[in-house]
Amino acid sequence: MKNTAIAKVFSDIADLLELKGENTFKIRAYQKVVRAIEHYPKEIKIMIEEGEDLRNIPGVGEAIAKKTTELVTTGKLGYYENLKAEFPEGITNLLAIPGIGPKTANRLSGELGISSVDTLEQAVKSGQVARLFRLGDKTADNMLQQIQALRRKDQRTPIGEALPTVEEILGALRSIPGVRNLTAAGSLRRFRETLGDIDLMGTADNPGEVIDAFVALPRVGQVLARGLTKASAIVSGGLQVDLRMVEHDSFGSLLQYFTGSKQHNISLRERGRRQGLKLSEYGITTVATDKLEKFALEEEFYHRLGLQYIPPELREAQGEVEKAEQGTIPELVELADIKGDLHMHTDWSDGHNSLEEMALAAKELGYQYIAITDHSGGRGIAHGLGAERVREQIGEIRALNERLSGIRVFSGIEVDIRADGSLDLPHEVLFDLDIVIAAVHSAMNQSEERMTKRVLSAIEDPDVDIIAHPTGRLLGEREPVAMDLEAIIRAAAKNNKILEINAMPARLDLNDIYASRARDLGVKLAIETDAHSTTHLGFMRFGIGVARRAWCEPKHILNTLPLGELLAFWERNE
DNA sequence: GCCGTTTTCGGCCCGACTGTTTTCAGTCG
Repeated sequence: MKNTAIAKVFSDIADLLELKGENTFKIRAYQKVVRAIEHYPKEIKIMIEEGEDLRNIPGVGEAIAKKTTELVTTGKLGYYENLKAEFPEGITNLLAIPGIGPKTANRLSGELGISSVDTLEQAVKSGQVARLFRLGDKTADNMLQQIQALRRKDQRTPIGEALPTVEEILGALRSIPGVRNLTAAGSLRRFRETLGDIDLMGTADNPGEVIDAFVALPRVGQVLARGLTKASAIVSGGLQVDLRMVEHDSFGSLLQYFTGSKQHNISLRERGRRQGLKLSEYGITTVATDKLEKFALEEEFYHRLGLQYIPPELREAQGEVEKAEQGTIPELVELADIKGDLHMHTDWSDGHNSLEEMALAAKELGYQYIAITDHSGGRGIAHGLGAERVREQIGEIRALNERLSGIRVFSGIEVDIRADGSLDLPHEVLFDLDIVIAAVHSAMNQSEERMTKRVLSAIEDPDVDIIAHPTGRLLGEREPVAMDLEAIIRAAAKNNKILEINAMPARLDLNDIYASRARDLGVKLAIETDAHSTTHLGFMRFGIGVARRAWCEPKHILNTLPLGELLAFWERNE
């Protein structure tokens, strides 16, 4: 049982306890543990197998540890089953409708016998809901709106789709005279891989003008709300963007508040409370004197609490507050640390640019090296290269290196891991290449056991250096393949193999959680764009975002090494 | 149900909005 499945059970329990009207602090304990488990880098199943104390997970105490063990070892949880039996099936679906909380859901169920979204819709339309005490026409009408919104609501937007649009909007608004600050907050700033809506925040001498300019942008479609300091609109692509203009002197605490995460802010406030401080979006109030301090800079807000500044990507309540207290927040990897890109395609296979064009574009980015890793072609995928053309390309790259200065081009391949775990090119060919990246591109529906064995055999193959996009997922399109990633990561550690953080916005694979686990186990990671054109080389920053969320420093990332050290690293690894 | 730089018991984040009310409950982020 995966951590996400365990988290789902506890999330359900929290909902049911809410309906039951249980102690709110007990409910909060369950809600808190859901977030902790979702983000926890180690599989709980493994922890149990190894006899590790589950109470090492923040928010897990004796009771939840016991329940988790029962759930994982037997596949069932008696407490959960009993709780479910107390309520009509499906009633928790009502809680998914914004505006309906436990009290309302209970009354809808108790007084009208409603336990599904569909029956609720009928009851609203027939006027039954509006006649309930303390509900009314407006409340009922809101429910209907929310039900309809929920039905047409798309999934969360991948960050790769949202970021360019947001940057365009920010760029346009920053050019307005009098604008002093303007930045994205929320999950975009924390670099989550998918986003609900977008929060922008700024300060300006003339906030009204900025609001006016925002709603008039060509990208902006339907305007949902528009006030003196706040506007809400739908931009092209269907994304909701909120712009909030605030006072200069409290920008820091407001940005901190709106960046979240919610759980991170709760951790900070709990800590503040112990120090006799009350934290809010307006600043920090000393409880004893009721004096409010405002913060123009976010850094000052953290420092006032006796904490190191915490980068937004780490604000997920995963121990970052304690680390900041001790002054041990790591220096996270940055785009400027990247010295090269080791996974890209050219027009020899399915890329759009030539060898030379890719090399020159990389040089332009300030890189010291790249690896050309076109597809192998045994199965005919993507005009892949057979043995003959690989040798031909090695020759071309040798000639290119003689012609170019300031960038070193490695010959490589993205070799297919066949369904049986064998590689698509023979050892004699792979041996002659500088770098071999192995990846699964076919038979993605294999059983977890077969898929795991298949990838393990590639990891154990001495010719292979890197495993590319290990889970094969495509955000919003294809689920990760069934595979025992813990075993993969351990095998990579044992065999000194590198795992890729694929920076293509649709992939981001490994994701932050598995990348973090790999880092924990001492596996080196490579952030690679998998570029199929020169412009794709710019995807690097998305991989950086994932690596930062995984608490990676430059030393954890292979391609932060300068050319000389990279060569020495390969040498040692041969 | 969790947790501890006052505590192993007694606390537990903070503020705003909405709709329905005449002072507030429920919900949200």
